[in-house]
Amino acid sequence: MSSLLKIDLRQLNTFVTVASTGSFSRAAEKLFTAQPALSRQIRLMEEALNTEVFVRHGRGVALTAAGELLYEKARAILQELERTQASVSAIGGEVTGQIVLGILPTAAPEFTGSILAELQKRYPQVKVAIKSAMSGTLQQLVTEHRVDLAVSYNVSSRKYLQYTPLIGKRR
Amino acid sequence: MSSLLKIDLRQLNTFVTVASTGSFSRAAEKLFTAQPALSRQIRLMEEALNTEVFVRHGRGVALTAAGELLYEKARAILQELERTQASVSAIGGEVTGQIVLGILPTAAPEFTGSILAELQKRYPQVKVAIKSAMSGTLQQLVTEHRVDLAVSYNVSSRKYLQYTPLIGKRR
DNA sequence: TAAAAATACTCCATAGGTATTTTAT
DNA sequence: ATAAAATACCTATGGAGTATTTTTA
Repeated sequence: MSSLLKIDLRQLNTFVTVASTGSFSRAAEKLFTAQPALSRQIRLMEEALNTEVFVRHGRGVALTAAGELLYEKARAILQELERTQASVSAIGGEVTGQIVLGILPTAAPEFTGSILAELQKRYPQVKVAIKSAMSGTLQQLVTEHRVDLAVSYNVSSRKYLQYTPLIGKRR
Repeated sequence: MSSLLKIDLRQLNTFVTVASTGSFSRAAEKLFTAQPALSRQIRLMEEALNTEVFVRHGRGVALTAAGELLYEKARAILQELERTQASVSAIGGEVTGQIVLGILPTAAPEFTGSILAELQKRYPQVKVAIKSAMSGTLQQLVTEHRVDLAVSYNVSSRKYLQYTPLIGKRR
């Protein structure tokens, strides 16, 4: 995908505002900016598109045929982008994803019971899979990224793994 | 329409390229730019959205859940925008619109004949309406913008009209 | 003649580039 | 140990603002 983007979103937004107000000056007020800035933006956009989108007529502006088309499309694109931003931010605010948790067979009942239920209640977007195995195997699985984290005995303290003591002396 | 645009198109385009290549470095090559520039763009976008879109893992990057969503939407938006640009430029290249032409009843046959036909052949997008009236009336209609231009006798040389002699002495 | 847009010009913010450090496998 | 991303710093482009001129109804 080559970037043949001739216009940017500020230009597009400015264009829509000028078109809907019918005037650079009124659009400038709405956008809390100076009128020459908008003139410049639209001129640059018109040069980029090699197309005039407004007819200037001294008491404001009117859309050309090309401008009419751009107006319809631009509004839809801006709206879609705003919706997308909102959706993405919404997901980002939540905790989501899949976790594969390794645990010892002897510890399994604790997790499959209330702990996992509480986690699911708090973070419904998180999917947790349980892998039950012995300590050495679990640490190997974590190393291979087949398991995300494991609760195990500190068997061999592998070099590239990170350990957090849960019982016994805390650091 | 308030401008709640948190991201710009360069960021969006960079994001799509990084996501599709799975790497800032490879994306930098594709986009003919330096890798730190892309890191910066994506960081700014993530801050604007308050959402991480990539998980950095030292041998490239992977999309987060939010990133996956953004990727789908961003591609559609960029594609739509490119199509729009093309359409608008296409219209801009042509001569289009409606013209209301005022002419004298005595001159009408000339225009309704071959001249108008030739015009329509050359600029099929232009719609021409004919208003037939006497010189004084025509000039009044032009003043009121009910007619775009008129061929008439130079009756009164109204102040705010522009005249171009067609016969007699040229300026 | 009275608005609205365009132009000229200056200043500053920000984006990009180079060099380097940090991170993760 | 190596490849990739992040950071630091500098420079330069370009966008915004003020003042002014030009346009047009």
